[in-house]
Amino acid sequence: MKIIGVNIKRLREEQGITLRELAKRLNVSASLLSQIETGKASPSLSTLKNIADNFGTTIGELVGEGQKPVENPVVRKQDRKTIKDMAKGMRLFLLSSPDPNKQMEPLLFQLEPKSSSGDSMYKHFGQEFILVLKGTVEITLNDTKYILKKGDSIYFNSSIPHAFRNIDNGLSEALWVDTPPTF
Amino acid sequence: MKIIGVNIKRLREEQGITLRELAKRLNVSASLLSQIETGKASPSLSTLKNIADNFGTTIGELVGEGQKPVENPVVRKQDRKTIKDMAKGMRLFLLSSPDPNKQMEPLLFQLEPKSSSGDSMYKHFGQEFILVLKGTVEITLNDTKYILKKGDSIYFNSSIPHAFRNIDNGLSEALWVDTPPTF
DNA sequence: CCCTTTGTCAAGTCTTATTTAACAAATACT
DNA sequence: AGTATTTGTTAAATAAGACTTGACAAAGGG
Repeated sequence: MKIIGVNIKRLREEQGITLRELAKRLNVSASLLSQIETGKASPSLSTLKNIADNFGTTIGELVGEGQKPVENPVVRKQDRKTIKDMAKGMRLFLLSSPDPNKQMEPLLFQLEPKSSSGDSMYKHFGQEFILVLKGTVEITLNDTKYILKKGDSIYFNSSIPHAFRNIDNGLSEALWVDTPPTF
Repeated sequence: MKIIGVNIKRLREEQGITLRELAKRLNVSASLLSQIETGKASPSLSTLKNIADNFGTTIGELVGEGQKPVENPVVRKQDRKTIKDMAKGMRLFLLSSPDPNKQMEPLLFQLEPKSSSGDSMYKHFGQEFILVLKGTVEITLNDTKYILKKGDSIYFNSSIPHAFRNIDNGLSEALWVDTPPTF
Protein backbone atom coordinates (compact mmCIF):
# COMPACT_ATOMS: atom_id res chain seq x y z
CA MET A 1 0.00 0.00 0.00
CA LYS A 2 2.60 2.50 -1.06
CA ILE A 3 -0.14 4.85 -2.18
CA ILE A 4 -0.91 5.68 1.43
CA GLY A 5 2.42 7.33 1.97
CA VAL A 6 2.22 9.25 -1.26
CA ASN A 7 -1.17 10.63 -0.34
CA ILE A 8 -0.11 11.62 3.14
CA LYS A 9 2.99 13.35 1.89
CA ARG A 10 0.99 15.21 -0.70
CA LEU A 11 -1.56 16.38 1.84
CA ARG A 12 1.17 17.42 4.21
CA GLU A 13 3.02 19.41 1.60
CA GLU A 14 -0.18 21.03 0.43
CA GLN A 15 -0.50 22.42 3.93
CA GLY A 16 3.12 23.45 3.86
CA ILE A 17 3.82 21.79 7.16
CA THR A 18 6.93 19.89 8.10
CA LEU A 19 7.19 16.18 8.72
CA ARG A 20 8.22 16.69 12.32
CA GLU A 21 5.38 19.11 12.90
CA LEU A 22 2.79 16.68 11.57
CA ALA A 23 4.32 13.89 13.62
CA LYS A 24 3.92 15.99 16.73
CA ARG A 25 0.27 16.63 15.98
CA LEU A 26 -0.32 12.94 15.50
CA ASN A 27 1.62 11.98 18.62
CA VAL A 28 3.95 9.72 16.71
CA SER A 29 7.66 9.90 16.07
CA ALA A 30 8.94 11.72 13.02
CA SER A 31 10.75 8.56 12.08
CA LEU A 32 7.58 6.54 11.87
CA LEU A 33 5.88 9.14 9.75
CA SER A 34 8.84 9.16 7.42
CA GLN A 35 8.71 5.39 7.10
CA ILE A 36 5.02 5.53 6.36
CA GLU A 37 5.40 8.25 3.77
CA THR A 38 8.16 6.34 2.01
CA GLY A 39 6.20 3.10 2.15
CA LYS A 40 8.68 1.35 4.42
CA ALA A 41 6.08 0.79 7.11
CA SER A 42 2.34 0.41 7.16
CA PRO A 43 0.44 2.41 9.78
CA SER A 44 -1.96 0.78 12.17
CA LEU A 45 -5.60 1.50 11.59
CA SER A 46 -5.74 3.77 14.60
CA THR A 47 -2.90 6.00 13.47
CA LEU A 48 -4.29 5.98 9.95
CA LYS A 49 -7.56 7.20 11.35
CA ASN A 50 -5.72 9.95 13.19
CA ILE A 51 -4.03 10.99 9.99
CA ALA A 52 -7.31 11.04 8.07
CA ASP A 53 -8.97 13.09 10.77
CA ASN A 54 -6.09 15.51 10.90
CA PHE A 55 -6.47 16.27 7.21
CA GLY A 56 -10.23 16.23 7.29
CA THR A 57 -10.32 13.35 4.89
CA THR A 58 -11.16 9.66 5.10
CA ILE A 59 -9.26 6.41 5.37
CA GLY A 60 -10.79 5.42 2.06
CA GLU A 61 -9.21 8.38 0.34
CA LEU A 62 -5.84 7.73 1.93
CA VAL A 63 -5.74 4.12 0.81
CA GLY A 64 -6.43 5.33 -2.70
CA GLU A 65 -9.88 3.95 -3.22
CA GLY A 66 -11.22 5.66 -6.28
CA GLN A 67 -8.09 7.56 -7.13
CA LYS A 68 -7.12 5.97 -10.38
CA PRO A 69 -7.82 7.82 -13.57
CA VAL A 70 -11.21 7.37 -15.13
CA GLU A 71 -11.21 6.93 -18.86
CA ASN A 72 -13.84 8.17 -21.24
CA PRO A 73 -15.33 10.69 -18.92
CA VAL A 74 -18.19 11.87 -21.10
CA VAL A 75 -21.43 10.04 -21.80
CA ARG A 76 -23.60 11.64 -24.49
CA LYS A 77 -27.35 11.64 -24.14
CA GLN A 78 -27.80 9.46 -27.20
CA ASP A 79 -25.09 7.03 -26.13
CA ARG A 80 -26.50 6.10 -22.77
CA LYS A 81 -26.47 2.41 -22.00
CA THR A 82 -29.72 0.93 -20.76
CA ILE A 83 -30.24 -1.53 -17.97
CA LYS A 84 -33.26 -3.70 -18.54
CA ASP A 85 -34.09 -6.55 -16.22
CA MET A 86 -35.33 -4.32 -13.44
CA ALA A 87 -38.94 -3.91 -12.41
CA LYS A 88 -41.58 -3.67 -15.12
CA GLY A 89 -42.21 -0.24 -16.60
CA MET A 90 -38.92 1.01 -15.28
CA ARG A 91 -36.00 2.05 -17.49
CA LEU A 92 -32.51 2.71 -16.25
CA PHE A 93 -29.81 4.60 -18.11
CA LEU A 94 -26.16 4.63 -17.14
CA LEU A 95 -24.79 8.14 -17.00
CA SER A 96 -21.17 7.06 -16.73
CA SER A 97 -18.99 4.40 -18.30
CA PRO A 98 -18.35 1.31 -16.20
CA ASP A 99 -15.16 1.67 -14.21
CA PRO A 100 -14.11 -0.31 -11.16
CA ASN A 101 -12.51 2.76 -9.66
CA LYS A 102 -15.61 4.83 -9.57
CA GLN A 103 -17.04 5.69 -6.20
CA MET A 104 -20.39 6.87 -7.44
CA GLU A 105 -22.90 5.46 -9.87
CA PRO A 106 -25.03 8.06 -11.62
CA LEU A 107 -28.18 6.75 -13.27
CA LEU A 108 -31.25 8.16 -14.90
CA PHE A 109 -34.41 6.27 -14.34
CA GLN A 110 -37.74 6.58 -16.04
CA LEU A 111 -40.86 5.21 -14.47
CA GLU A 112 -43.98 4.48 -16.46
CA PRO A 113 -47.26 5.35 -14.75
CA LYS A 114 -47.98 3.00 -11.86
CA SER A 115 -44.62 1.28 -12.09
CA SER A 116 -42.54 0.69 -8.99
CA SER A 117 -39.36 -0.92 -7.74
CA GLY A 118 -41.31 -4.01 -6.70
CA ASP A 119 -42.71 -5.40 -3.48
CA SER A 120 -39.54 -6.16 -1.56
CA MET A 121 -37.42 -3.29 -0.34
CA TYR A 122 -33.81 -2.69 -1.23
CA LYS A 123 -31.14 -2.73 1.45
CA HIS A 124 -27.41 -2.60 0.86
CA PHE A 125 -24.21 -0.75 1.63
CA GLY A 126 -23.62 2.84 0.71
CA GLN A 127 -25.65 5.95 0.23
CA GLU A 128 -28.09 7.24 -2.34
CA PHE A 129 -29.17 10.52 -3.79
CA ILE A 130 -32.25 11.08 -5.92
CA LEU A 131 -33.39 14.22 -7.71
CA VAL A 132 -36.78 14.18 -9.39
CA LEU A 133 -36.61 15.72 -12.85
CA LYS A 134 -40.13 15.05 -14.05
CA GLY A 135 -43.41 13.82 -12.56
CA THR A 136 -43.94 12.65 -9.01
CA VAL A 137 -42.26 9.80 -7.20
CA GLU A 138 -43.12 8.24 -3.88
CA ILE A 139 -40.12 7.01 -1.95
CA THR A 140 -40.41 4.77 1.08
CA LEU A 141 -37.70 4.71 3.74
CA ASN A 142 -38.45 2.12 6.40
CA ASP A 143 -42.11 2.93 7.04
CA THR A 144 -42.01 6.57 6.05
CA LYS A 145 -43.32 7.63 2.68
CA TYR A 146 -42.03 10.76 0.97
CA ILE A 147 -43.71 12.37 -2.01
CA LEU A 148 -41.16 14.01 -4.26
CA LYS A 149 -42.19 16.38 -7.01
CA LYS A 150 -40.04 17.79 -9.77
CA GLY A 151 -37.03 19.55 -8.26
CA ASP A 152 -37.23 17.78 -4.91
CA SER A 153 -34.35 15.61 -3.86
CA ILE A 154 -33.57 13.07 -1.20
CA TYR A 155 -30.42 11.66 0.35
CA PHE A 156 -30.29 8.55 2.54
CA ASN A 157 -28.22 5.56 3.58
CA SER A 158 -28.80 2.48 1.48
CA SER A 159 -28.83 0.37 4.61
CA ILE A 160 -32.28 1.79 5.30
CA PRO A 161 -34.83 -0.41 3.53
CA HIS A 162 -36.10 1.59 0.60
CA ALA A 163 -38.47 1.39 -2.36
CA PHE A 164 -39.99 3.78 -4.87
CA ARG A 165 -43.08 4.12 -6.98
CA ASN A 166 -44.34 6.43 -9.69
CA ILE A 167 -47.53 8.09 -8.52
CA ASP A 168 -47.86 10.44 -11.47
CA ASN A 169 -50.30 9.96 -14.28
CA GLY A 170 -47.53 10.35 -16.78
CA LEU A 171 -43.89 9.38 -17.04
CA SER A 172 -41.70 10.21 -14.07
CA GLU A 173 -38.00 10.79 -14.42
CA ALA A 174 -35.33 11.03 -11.80
CA LEU A 175 -31.61 11.23 -11.45
CA TRP A 176 -30.20 8.65 -9.14
CA VAL A 177 -26.68 8.54 -7.77
CA ASP A 178 -25.55 5.85 -5.41
CA THR A 179 -22.29 4.87 -3.81
CA PRO A 180 -20.62 2.52 -4.27
CA PRO A 181 -21.49 1.51 -7.82
CA THR A 182 -23.60 -1.61 -8.18
CA PHE A 183 -23.59 -1.91 -11.95
CA MET B 1 -13.15 0.79 15.52
CA LYS B 2 -15.75 -1.72 16.59
CA ILE B 3 -17.79 -0.90 13.51
CA ILE B 4 -15.34 -2.85 11.37
CA GLY B 5 -16.23 -6.12 12.99
CA VAL B 6 -19.94 -5.43 12.80
CA ASN B 7 -19.69 -4.73 9.08
CA ILE B 8 -17.64 -7.81 8.36
CA LYS B 9 -19.99 -10.02 10.29
CA ARG B 10 -22.97 -8.58 8.50
CA LEU B 11 -21.41 -9.11 5.09
CA ARG B 12 -20.42 -12.62 6.01
CA GLU B 13 -23.88 -13.52 7.21
CA GLU B 14 -25.46 -11.97 4.16
CA GLN B 15 -23.49 -14.45 2.11
CA GLY B 16 -24.54 -17.22 4.45
CA ILE B 17 -20.98 -18.35 4.94
CA THR B 18 -19.41 -19.57 8.14
CA LEU B 19 -16.72 -17.83 10.11
CA ARG B 20 -14.29 -20.68 9.57
CA GLU B 21 -14.99 -20.73 5.87
CA LEU B 22 -14.32 -17.03 5.50
CA ALA B 23 -11.16 -17.39 7.57
CA LYS B 24 -9.91 -20.05 5.19
CA ARG B 25 -10.53 -17.84 2.17
CA LEU B 26 -8.62 -15.04 3.81
CA ASN B 27 -5.78 -17.29 4.93
CA VAL B 28 -6.17 -16.31 8.54
CA SER B 29 -7.17 -18.30 11.58
CA ALA B 30 -10.81 -18.52 12.54
CA SER B 31 -9.84 -17.23 15.93
CA LEU B 32 -8.45 -14.02 14.55
CA LEU B 33 -11.50 -13.42 12.46
CA SER B 34 -13.66 -13.95 15.49
CA GLN B 35 -11.62 -11.46 17.47
CA ILE B 36 -11.92 -8.94 14.68
CA GLU B 37 -15.65 -9.42 14.34
CA THR B 38 -16.16 -8.98 18.06
CA GLY B 39 -13.90 -5.96 18.18
CA LYS B 40 -11.29 -7.61 20.37
CA ALA B 41 -8.58 -7.14 17.78
CA SER B 42 -7.96 -4.70 14.99
CA PRO B 43 -6.91 -6.14 11.63
CA SER B 44 -3.77 -4.99 9.89
CA LEU B 45 -4.29 -2.95 6.78
CA SER B 46 -3.26 -5.82 4.56
CA THR B 47 -5.81 -8.24 5.99
CA LEU B 48 -8.43 -5.53 5.96
CA LYS B 49 -7.71 -5.05 2.29
CA ASN B 50 -8.12 -8.77 1.75
CA ILE B 51 -11.45 -8.71 3.50
CA ALA B 52 -12.68 -5.76 1.47
CA ASP B 53 -11.60 -7.43 -1.76
CA ASN B 54 -13.26 -10.67 -0.77
CA PHE B 55 -16.58 -8.94 -0.38
CA GLY B 56 -16.13 -6.71 -3.37
CA THR B 57 -16.28 -3.65 -1.20
CA THR B 58 -13.82 -1.06 0.02
CA ILE B 59 -11.85 -0.39 3.16
CA GLY B 60 -13.74 2.85 3.46
CA GLU B 61 -17.04 1.03 3.69
CA LEU B 62 -15.69 -1.42 6.22
CA VAL B 63 -14.42 1.28 8.55
CA GLY B 64 -17.87 2.80 8.45
CA GLU B 65 -17.13 5.98 6.62
CA GLY B 66 -20.51 7.41 5.75
CA GLN B 67 -22.56 4.74 7.41
CA LYS B 68 -24.31 6.66 10.10
CA PRO B 69 -27.93 7.62 9.63
CA VAL B 70 -28.67 10.75 7.69
CA GLU B 71 -31.37 12.97 9.10
CA ASN B 72 -33.79 15.06 7.14
CA PRO B 73 -33.37 13.23 3.89
CA VAL B 74 -35.59 15.39 1.71
CA VAL B 75 -34.76 18.81 0.32
CA ARG B 76 -37.67 20.55 -1.38
CA LYS B 77 -37.09 22.63 -4.45
CA GLN B 78 -38.16 25.81 -2.70
CA ASP B 79 -36.06 25.07 0.37
CA ARG B 80 -32.71 24.73 -1.34
CA LYS B 81 -29.86 26.53 0.37
CA THR B 82 -27.73 28.73 -1.82
CA ILE B 83 -23.99 29.09 -1.86
CA LYS B 84 -22.90 32.50 -2.93
CA ASP B 85 -19.28 33.53 -2.82
CA MET B 86 -18.28 31.48 -5.84
CA ALA B 87 -17.41 32.87 -9.23
CA LYS B 88 -19.47 35.71 -10.60
CA GLY B 89 -22.66 34.81 -12.42
CA MET B 90 -22.65 31.38 -10.88
CA ARG B 91 -25.27 30.17 -8.43
CA LEU B 92 -24.99 27.00 -6.40
CA PHE B 93 -27.83 25.21 -4.65
CA LEU B 94 -27.38 22.48 -2.07
CA LEU B 95 -29.52 19.46 -2.88
CA SER B 96 -28.95 17.80 0.47
CA SER B 97 -28.75 18.88 4.08
CA PRO B 98 -25.27 19.26 5.54
CA ASP B 99 -24.18 16.07 7.26
CA PRO B 100 -20.63 15.04 8.14
CA ASN B 101 -21.45 11.43 7.33
CA LYS B 102 -22.37 12.03 3.76
CA GLN B 103 -20.11 10.62 1.11
CA MET B 104 -21.52 12.61 -1.76
CA GLU B 105 -22.39 16.23 -2.23
CA PRO B 106 -25.18 16.86 -4.72
CA LEU B 107 -25.42 20.41 -6.01
CA LEU B 108 -27.32 22.27 -8.67
CA PHE B 109 -25.47 25.02 -10.36
CA GLN B 110 -26.72 27.73 -12.62
CA LEU B 111 -24.39 29.62 -14.87
CA GLU B 112 -25.27 32.99 -16.33
CA PRO B 113 -24.18 33.56 -19.93
CA LYS B 114 -20.39 33.90 -20.18
CA SER B 115 -19.84 33.01 -16.55
CA SER B 116 -17.20 30.48 -15.58
CA SER B 117 -15.48 28.89 -12.63
CA GLY B 118 -12.63 31.37 -12.90
CA ASP B 119 -9.11 31.38 -14.32
CA SER B 120 -7.40 28.92 -12.01
CA MET B 121 -8.34 25.27 -12.19
CA TYR B 122 -9.71 23.18 -9.38
CA LYS B 123 -7.78 20.21 -8.09
CA HIS B 124 -8.63 18.18 -5.02
CA PHE B 125 -9.36 14.73 -3.67
CA GLY B 126 -12.34 12.69 -4.79
CA GLN B 127 -14.45 12.30 -7.87
CA GLU B 128 -17.06 14.35 -9.66
CA PHE B 129 -20.11 13.79 -11.76
CA ILE B 130 -21.88 16.42 -13.81
CA LEU B 131 -25.11 16.17 -15.79
CA VAL B 132 -26.14 19.12 -17.92
CA LEU B 133 -29.84 19.90 -17.49
CA LYS B 134 -30.07 23.05 -19.55
CA GLY B 135 -27.91 24.99 -21.98
CA THR B 136 -24.32 24.16 -22.92
CA VAL B 137 -21.31 23.91 -20.67
CA GLU B 138 -17.66 23.63 -21.58
CA ILE B 139 -15.63 21.56 -19.17
CA THR B 140 -11.86 21.49 -19.19
CA LEU B 141 -9.92 18.51 -17.87
CA ASN B 142 -6.20 19.13 -17.96
CA ASP B 143 -5.88 20.53 -21.48
CA THR B 144 -8.87 18.80 -22.98
CA LYS B 145 -12.09 20.72 -23.50
CA TYR B 146 -15.43 18.95 -23.56
CA ILE B 147 -18.63 20.55 -24.79
CA LEU B 148 -21.62 19.18 -22.91
CA LYS B 149 -25.15 19.83 -24.09
CA LYS B 150 -28.37 19.11 -22.26
CA GLY B 151 -28.48 15.45 -21.28
CA ASP B 152 -24.74 14.88 -21.57
CA SER B 153 -22.84 13.89 -18.49
CA ILE B 154 -19.23 13.56 -17.39
CA TYR B 155 -17.42 11.71 -14.65
CA PHE B 156 -13.82 12.34 -13.62
CA ASN B 157 -11.34 12.35 -10.77
CA SER B 158 -11.10 15.64 -8.96
CA SER B 159 -7.34 15.32 -8.87
CA ILE B 160 -7.37 16.18 -12.56
CA PRO B 161 -7.22 19.95 -12.86
CA HIS B 162 -10.66 21.05 -14.00
CA ALA B 163 -12.70 24.13 -14.82
CA PHE B 164 -16.00 24.94 -16.47
CA ARG B 165 -17.62 27.70 -18.43
CA ASN B 166 -21.06 28.47 -19.77
CA ILE B 167 -20.89 28.81 -23.55
CA ASP B 168 -24.60 29.12 -24.09
CA ASN B 169 -26.36 32.37 -24.90
CA GLY B 170 -28.81 31.75 -22.10
CA LEU B 171 -28.70 30.29 -18.63
CA SER B 172 -27.03 26.92 -18.28
CA GLU B 173 -27.97 24.53 -15.54
CA ALA B 174 -26.25 21.39 -14.39
CA LEU B 175 -26.42 18.83 -11.66
CA TRP B 176 -23.13 18.32 -9.92
CA VAL B 177 -22.27 15.56 -7.50
CA ASP B 178 -18.87 15.25 -5.95
CA THR B 179 -17.28 13.04 -3.35
CA PRO B 180 -16.37 13.67 -0.65
CA PRO B 181 -18.51 16.66 0.30
CA THR B 182 -16.73 20.00 0.40
CA PHE B 183 -19.56 22.12 1.78
C1' DC C 1 -27.02 -40.18 21.80
C1' DC C 2 -22.62 -39.39 19.46
C1' DC C 3 -20.38 -36.66 16.26
C1' DT C 4 -19.73 -32.63 13.81
C1' DT C 5 -19.93 -27.70 13.45
C1' DT C 6 -20.82 -23.45 15.30
C1' DG C 7 -18.38 -19.14 17.53
C1' DT C 8 -15.41 -17.68 21.39
C1' DC C 9 -11.61 -17.45 24.72
C1' DA C 10 -6.81 -17.89 27.10
C1' DA C 11 -2.29 -18.12 26.39
C1' DG C 12 1.43 -18.09 23.76
C1' DT C 13 4.25 -16.75 19.37
C1' DC C 14 5.98 -13.68 16.29
C1' DT C 15 5.43 -10.23 13.02
C1' DT C 16 5.77 -5.39 12.71
C1' DA C 17 4.33 -0.91 14.12
C1' DT C 18 6.68 2.37 16.66
C1' DT C 19 10.65 4.59 19.15
C1' DT C 20 15.32 6.09 19.99
C1' DA C 21 19.30 7.92 18.33
C1' DA C 22 22.27 9.02 14.94
C1' DC C 23 23.03 10.48 10.10
C1' DA C 24 23.79 13.61 5.74
C1' DA C 25 21.86 17.33 3.22
C1' DA C 26 19.79 21.51 3.07
C1' DT C 27 18.61 26.08 4.97
C1' DA C 28 19.42 30.04 8.19
C1' DC C 29 22.04 32.99 10.87
C1' DT C 30 26.32 35.79 12.12
C1' DA D 1 33.26 31.98 4.84
C1' DG D 2 31.64 29.11 8.95
C1' DT D 3 28.37 27.44 12.48
C1' DA D 4 23.98 26.27 13.92
C1' DT D 5 19.42 24.71 13.20
C1' DT D 6 16.23 22.13 10.58
C1' DT D 7 15.14 19.22 7.01
C1' DG D 8 13.99 14.03 5.89
C1' DT D 9 15.95 9.39 6.23
C1' DT D 10 17.88 5.11 8.27
C1' DA D 11 19.62 1.20 11.54
C1' DA D 12 18.84 -0.94 15.46
C1' DA D 13 16.15 -1.79 19.60
C1' DT D 14 11.67 -2.15 21.79
C1' DA D 15 7.08 -2.78 22.64
C1' DA D 16 2.64 -3.48 21.10
C1' DG D 17 -0.66 -6.13 19.25
C1' DA D 18 -1.80 -8.92 15.13
C1' DC D 19 -2.11 -13.58 14.62
C1' DT D 20 -1.89 -18.74 15.90
C1' DT D 21 -2.67 -22.85 18.52
C1' DG D 22 -5.49 -25.52 21.06
C1' DA D 23 -9.20 -26.12 23.86
C1' DC D 24 -13.94 -24.95 25.30
C1' DA D 25 -19.30 -24.83 25.57
C1' DA D 26 -23.37 -24.42 22.87
C1' DA D 27 -26.08 -25.77 19.12
C1' DG D 28 -27.61 -28.64 15.72
C1' DG D 29 -27.58 -33.33 12.74
C1' DG D 30 -27.38 -38.02 12.04
